[in-house]
Amino acid sequence: MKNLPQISEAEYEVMKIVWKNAPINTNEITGILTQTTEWSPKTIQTLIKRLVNKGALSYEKDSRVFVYTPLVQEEEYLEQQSDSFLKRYFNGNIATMLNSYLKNDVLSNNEIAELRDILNSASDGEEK
Amino acid sequence: MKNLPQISEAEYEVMKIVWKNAPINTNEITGILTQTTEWSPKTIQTLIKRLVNKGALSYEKDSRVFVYTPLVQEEEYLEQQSDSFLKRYFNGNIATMLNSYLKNDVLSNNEIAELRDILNSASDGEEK
DNA sequence: ATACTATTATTAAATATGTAATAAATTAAA
DNA sequence: TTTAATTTATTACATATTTAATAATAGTAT
Repeated sequence: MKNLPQISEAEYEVMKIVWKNAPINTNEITGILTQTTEWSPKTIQTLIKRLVNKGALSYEKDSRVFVYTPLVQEEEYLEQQSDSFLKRYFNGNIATMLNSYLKNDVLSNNEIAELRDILNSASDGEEK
Repeated sequence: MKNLPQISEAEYEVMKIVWKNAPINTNEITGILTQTTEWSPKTIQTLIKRLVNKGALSYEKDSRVFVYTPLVQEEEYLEQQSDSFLKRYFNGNIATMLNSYLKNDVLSNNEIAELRDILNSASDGEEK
């Protein structure tokens, strides 16, 4: 597995915008994020720049404007985060994790049923 | 829900030791962690101190030695972390999260079966 | 009672993060 | 072509984290 750059919480918000809208330029990113956050455009530009430095984003110039594309894919980033979360907090044991969510009572009956369905169609081999 | 102190990754390693062994003193904590990590005792003592400052640990003196007890409970900390992980990365949707784990192919057939069992006994009401 | 030493407290310095402000540069307009 | 405006680059500063080193203190042994 690749070594993904470390992406901070604020930077992750930027990544989400780029993943969803790439190719996307600075103005478009700041346009979206100034509406969903309290960040100033300057702050957002700093975050974008850091992501470029970290190798999470690449850009090409469209005249004066930079247009960004992700270098880190959302899927692989999510996978890495999920993996490390599971390891860190549940020793890598998914059953322990699920039990914890159940115990915390954050899951509605609907959600539980939904999980059942998912697992039932996640054919683990032959038997149905 | 209470407002838990922010516990860093390194600090969390200390918390795990205390959760498992409390009441436990500085020497015992450093004894364990110098074996499982590369940290110097000084570093570990710094981490312990920060956890006290943050209100994650309390201590009482046994002559010259400090004996620690957690002020933050493991369960509530885990719950908080699980909650925020689910929100941040899967929009709070547990089915999305499970699908992601399945897609990543990190789950063995055994684990999948285990999850089924858990959900089946997690009676979500009346029907069995 | 005093010195030693084990333990705790304070200080340190580098990197990361949050949150910008100011400076530089380049393109578009006059 | 010079200027103005837009966009990017550099600098800033506070807090958090990692990873200790050094200083102070208080029990313990002599």
